[in-house]
Amino acid sequence: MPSARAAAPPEPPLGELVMQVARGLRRRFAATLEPWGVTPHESRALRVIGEHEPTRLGVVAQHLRIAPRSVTDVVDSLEARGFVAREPDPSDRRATRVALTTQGRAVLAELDAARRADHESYFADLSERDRAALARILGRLVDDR
Amino acid sequence: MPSARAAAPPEPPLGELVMQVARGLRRRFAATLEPWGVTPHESRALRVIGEHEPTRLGVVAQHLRIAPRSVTDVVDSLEARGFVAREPDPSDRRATRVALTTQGRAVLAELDAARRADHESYFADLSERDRAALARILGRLVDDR
DNA sequence: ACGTATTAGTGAGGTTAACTCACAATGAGT
DNA sequence: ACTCATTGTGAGTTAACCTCACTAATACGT
Repeated sequence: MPSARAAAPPEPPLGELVMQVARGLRRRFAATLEPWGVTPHESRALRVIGEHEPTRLGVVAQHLRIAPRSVTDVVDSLEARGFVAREPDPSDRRATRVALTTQGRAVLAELDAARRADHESYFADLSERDRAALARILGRLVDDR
Repeated sequence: MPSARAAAPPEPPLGELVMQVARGLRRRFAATLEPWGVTPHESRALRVIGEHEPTRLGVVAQHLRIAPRSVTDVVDSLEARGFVAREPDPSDRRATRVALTTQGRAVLAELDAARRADHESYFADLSERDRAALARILGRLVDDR
């Protein structure tokens, strides 16, 4: 970088921006979920399970992009609350499947609604077009890695 | 949009996307920084300090959007590595200022370069226009809250 | 000038969401 | 039949936050 850097063009680091927004989201998201006694992490897991149930823990790990061991923990707490249930995988006795309970299904629906409203307000200042652009761009990033 | 929702375009939840990207970033970022023995958190703090030095811990907290107490920790570890130094604030004997050391300045420059390269590759699939749009949109979100 | 409230930073201790490593039970391939 | 891989979990660790309580210092009202 020989010269041309003097004026220090803002060059806002994309990654930092993402992290900052993520932190803001995490915070208000947690607040929104509080009435249900569910953390954002748990809500994410619940949603993944809802989309794939009944499914193996390992599959949940892949979708959440976390280590298999970490799924054990989050499923533990969801099961303790009665939102999901473990059951042996009939086709492989090593494996365990998780599925939503009736209560879990109900909670998931409520959380979905709450989340939608929450995002609505968080991203409210953005134009419809910006929101679409954001979804499209981030979606591409997520798909790839 | 009164109707037109029937076909249920997945409507990928923006917040979740942000979180997912953030997690991906955190991971590869940590890997990139490993050679320096610096965590992403520390690198962020180092950068904030670099931008405002010499500055009070409380100010750093505001910029990092974390609790003042948490700044103590991260400054502790940066100071232990010799990247920053605490000094009494001459205008208020309650306060402490932090500033980069020579070594800290050097490391910060290296990290900046590494980060830039890392983002370059993470966001490489995006067009120049998409990157600009992403920066603009996220920037608006960050400014507001 | 004096007493009270406020502010800056930190010690102590807790929480969350991740991680690795080791292991038992099971399944799959030769 | 033996070896090797895979599934989930116990045990223990880490990073990055948090709150609460405290000290030292400043600012403010009378």
